[in-house]
Amino acid sequence: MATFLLKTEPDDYRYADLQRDGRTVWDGVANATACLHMRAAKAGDAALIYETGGHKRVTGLARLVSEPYADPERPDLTKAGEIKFVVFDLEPVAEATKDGATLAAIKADPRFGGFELVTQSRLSAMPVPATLDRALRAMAGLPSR
DNA sequence: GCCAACGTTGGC
DNA sequence: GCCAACGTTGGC
Repeated sequence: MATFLLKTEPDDYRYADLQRDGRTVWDGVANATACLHMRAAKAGDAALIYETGGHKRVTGLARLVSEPYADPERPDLTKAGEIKFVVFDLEPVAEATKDGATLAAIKADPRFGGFELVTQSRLSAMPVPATLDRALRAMAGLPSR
């Protein structure tokens, strides 16, 4: 069971919106590397929701309730004929009970030195190694599973 | 295939 | 609001 970190702009869609909706299609990711990461996800995987802008922290935990699939709104193919834009469906699991998983705290913690959130600017979807997953959940006050 | 120009993201 | 970091586009 893998965990991914998904960025969202709070003006666009927040964890609170996911709680309100109960389920959503996680779309809008256009970056090739981010889409590649998303394609590696599987139904049942966990997703840490990270809000950019004025928040810059993990605000909640969600779960994939579908496999990745082609975005019906953007049925583009790559030159190799593969699906270019991938989406999946999410359901909320738990809201963060602590605001400790901030970007500042992540940057200050040497355990996250190689984490793509820090090393790869603008990447909006990335896998979270198990050790970092545990650390982030502890910092955000999220259930460990 | 190279690379300059341009657009976007997202922290500050 | 600024701009660094990056991806994409298009002329050649």
